Amino acid sequence: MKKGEKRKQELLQIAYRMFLTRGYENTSVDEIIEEAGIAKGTYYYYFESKEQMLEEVIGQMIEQETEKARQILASDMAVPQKIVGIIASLRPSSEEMPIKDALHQPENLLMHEKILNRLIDTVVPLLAEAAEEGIRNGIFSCDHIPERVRMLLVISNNLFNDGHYTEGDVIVFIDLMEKMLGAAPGTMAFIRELIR
Amino acid sequence: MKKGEKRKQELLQIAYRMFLTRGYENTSVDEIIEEAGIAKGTYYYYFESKEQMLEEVIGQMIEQETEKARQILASDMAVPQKIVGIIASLRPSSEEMPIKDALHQPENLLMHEKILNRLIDTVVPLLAEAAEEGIRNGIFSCDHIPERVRMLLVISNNLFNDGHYTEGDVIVFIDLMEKMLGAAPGTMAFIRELIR
Amino acid sequence: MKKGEKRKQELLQIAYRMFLTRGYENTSVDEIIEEAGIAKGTYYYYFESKEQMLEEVIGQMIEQETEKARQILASDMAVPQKIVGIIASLRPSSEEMPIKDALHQPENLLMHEKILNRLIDTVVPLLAEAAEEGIRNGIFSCDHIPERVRMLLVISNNLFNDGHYTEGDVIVFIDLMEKMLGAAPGTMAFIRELIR
Amino acid sequence: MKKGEKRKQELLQIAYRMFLTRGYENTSVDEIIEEAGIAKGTYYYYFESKEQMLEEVIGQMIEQETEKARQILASDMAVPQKIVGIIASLRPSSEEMPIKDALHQPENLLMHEKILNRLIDTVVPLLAEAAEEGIRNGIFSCDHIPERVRMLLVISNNLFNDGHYTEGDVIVFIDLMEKMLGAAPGTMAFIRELIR
DNA sequence: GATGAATGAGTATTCATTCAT
DNA sequence: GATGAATGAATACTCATTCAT
Repeated sequence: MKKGEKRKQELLQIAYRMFLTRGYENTSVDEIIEEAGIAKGTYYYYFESKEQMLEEVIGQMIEQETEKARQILASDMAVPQKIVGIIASLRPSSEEMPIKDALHQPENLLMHEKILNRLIDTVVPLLAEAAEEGIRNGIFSCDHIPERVRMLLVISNNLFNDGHYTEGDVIVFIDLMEKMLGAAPGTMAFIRELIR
Repeated sequence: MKKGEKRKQELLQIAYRMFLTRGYENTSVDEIIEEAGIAKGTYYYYFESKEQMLEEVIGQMIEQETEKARQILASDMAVPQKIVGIIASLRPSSEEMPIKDALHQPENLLMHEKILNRLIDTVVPLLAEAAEEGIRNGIFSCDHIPERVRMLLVISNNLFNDGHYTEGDVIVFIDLMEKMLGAAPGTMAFIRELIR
Repeated sequence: MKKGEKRKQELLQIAYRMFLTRGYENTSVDEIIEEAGIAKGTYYYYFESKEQMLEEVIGQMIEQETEKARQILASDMAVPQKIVGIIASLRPSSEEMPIKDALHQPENLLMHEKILNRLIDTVVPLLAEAAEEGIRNGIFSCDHIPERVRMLLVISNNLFNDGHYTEGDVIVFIDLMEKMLGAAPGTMAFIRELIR
Repeated sequence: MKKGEKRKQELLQIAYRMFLTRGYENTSVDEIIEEAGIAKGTYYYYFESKEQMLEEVIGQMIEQETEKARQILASDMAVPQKIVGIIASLRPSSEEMPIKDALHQPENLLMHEKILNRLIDTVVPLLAEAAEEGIRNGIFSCDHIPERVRMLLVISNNLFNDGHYTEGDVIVFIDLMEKMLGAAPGTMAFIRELIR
C-alpha cells in the first residue's frame, strides 16, 4: 500500500510534467509509461483512465496553488496586501513561469479551463474571507462580497496570466479593485510597485 | 464562380451547425461530407483542411455577431442603452440559445476560445466609441476607455454567457459598470429589467 | 518474449510473400493484417511503420541469400567454382524463381534496388576472399580485387537476373571474368555448362 | 496546331524540371498545372495521363542525351576517344549535374530506371558502330561487339554516374575496357586524365 | 482549345483500453 | 502488484481522372 502510493505519486509527477510540456491531449499513455519505465497494465492498475489521471493531476496542482493563498490568508499582513497576495499567488512565480506559460498554449486549453474553474471556486471563499476582514476593519465597504471578489479574480486571470497586459490595464485594475471593494482611493496603489 | 461560391457557403452552413452541435473535434470530415452529400474530393476542393474550414466558419460567426453590435452603435439610442445593447448582442438571443449553449460544452472549448478572442478584439473598439460618446455627453467620466470597456466585456462573457449567474451577480455588475465608466449611480439600473 | 517474436516472424513471412507478389507499394497495411488475421493495432505493436517493416523483410532476405554464398566460400570447392557459385547463389534457384521474378517488376523497383545494394555490399567481401584464395593458388593474377569483383557482380546481376540474356552474353561474360581476374583462357569455360 | 504544340512543349519543360526536382511520384498534376498556370482540363487535353506525360518527358531527355553521342560518333575523333566520349556524354555535364544528381535520389527511382533502359538501348548501337570502326582500324580486336559494349555501358553507369567511385575503380575500368575490346594496354589510359 | 467543379477509392497511423498470465 | 500482447474504431488528407460547359 505504501509502495503503491509512492509509485502513483511518481506517475502523477511525471504526467504533471508531460501534460504541461506537451499538452494533455498530445501526451499519450504510451509516452507516459515509457517515461516512467512501467508496463501498460501497471498504468491501468493505478488509474482508471487517462482522463481520471488528469483529474488527479489537476487536483494536485490546485492543492499546490491554493496552499500559498491559504498561508497568506492566515498571516498577519494588512488586508489589502492579503487580497493582492492571494490573487498574485495564482500567477506563475518566476520558477513556475514555464508551467503557467504552457497552460496558455492551445494544446492545453482543456486542462487550463479545468484548472481555472476549480481554482476560482477554491480561491473565491478565501478572498471573500479576506474581504470581510477588511470590512470589519473599516477598510472596505461593500455587499455581495463573493460576487465582487469573483469578478476581480476573473479579470485578474484574464488580464495578467498571459503576460500581455499594459500599463493602462494595471491602472484600471487598481481603480477597479478600490471601487469594487469600496476602498478609499489609493488603498490599492501599492500594486503598481509590486508589478514594477 | 457563382456556383462554386454558393456550394462553399452551403458547406460552411452545414459545418457551422455540426461544429456547434457535436463540437469541432468530434465532427469528422467524413460526417460533414455525408451530411452535405458530396465527395471527399469536393470538400478538399473548397477547403485546404478541416482547421482552415473552422477559421472560415468562425469568421462568418464573428461577422454575424458583430453586425448587430455595429447597428446598435450607429443607432440613436441613449448611450447607456447602446453599451448594454452591444454587450448583450454578443449573448445568445433566444433563437440562438442552443448555438451559444453549445459553445460552453467542453468539446467546443477550442472553437469557443477562438471565437471569444476574436469577438473581444472586434467589439472593444465599438464599445469604446460608444463610451466616448457618453463622455462627450457628460454621462460618463473616465480615462483608459479601451481597457475599461474590455474588462466589462470579459466579465460579461464570463458571467452571463453560460447562464449560471445569480441575482447578486447582476447587482454587482451594474455597480461595476457605473463605477468603471464614472457614471452616476442608477445610470445602468435599467439592466435589471432587461434581464427580467 | 517467445510468443511475441514468433508472431513477428510470422508477420514478416506474410509481408515477404505479399511484397513480392504485389509489390511493396501496392501492398497496404490493411491487406497485410487481413491476411495475417490480426488487428491494426497489433501490426503497429510489432512494427513502427510499413517502411520499417520493409527494412526488416529485406534484412531477412539478405541473410537467406548470403548464407548460401557463405557456405560455398567455406567449402572445399575449386576457386573458380567458388566464385561462380557465389555469384550464382544470388540468382533465383528454380524454386525461388517467382520471387526473383517479382523483383524485376516495376512495382518492386524500390525494394529491388534496396536489396541489390545491400546484397552487393554484403557479397563483395566474400567474392574478394575467394579471389584472393585464387591468387594465392596461382589461378588468378590481378590487383584491385574488390573493385574487379564488384564489377563482375554488377554485370552479372544486370545481365542474368532478369533472364533476358543471350548466348553471346554468356560467352562475353566468361571472357570478361577470365580477363578481369587474370585467369588462363578456359578457366571459366565450365560456366557454359552450368547455364546449359 | 502550332500554338497547341508550343504549349505542350512548355508543359513538358515544366514537368521535366519538376519531375527532376521533386521526383515523378512526388509531383502532382495539381502542382504542374499551378506552375504552368493552366486548368486541370487543359492538362488532360494535352496528355492522356500523368504516366504518358512521363514517357514524353523521358523521350525528350533521351533525345537530348543521345544527340551529343551521335555527334561524337560522326566526328573525326580517334576511335578510343569516340568510345569514351560517347560513354561520358551520358554522364552529367557540369551544368546538368543537378539534373542527373536528382535521378539518383530514391524518389526518382522509377524515372531513373526507365531512362537508363532506354538510354542503353539507344546508345549501344552507337557504341557498337564506333567499336567496329576501331576493329577496322586495327585498334580493337574482339567479337560479340554489342554485348561487350553493353557491359561497358552498364558498368560505367553503375560506377560513375552517382559519383561515388574510387581511384581503383577508374584503374580497373580502364583495364576492363582494353581487355573487353582487345586493345593494346595503354590505349585507354587517357581516361585517367579526363577524369582528373 | 480551355475551364474548373466534382469525384471517390485509397492509405498509413494513433491510441486508450482490456485481460489472461 | 505487474506485465505486455492484442484490440479496432477513428481520421485527415491525396490525387489522377472525368466531363459538362
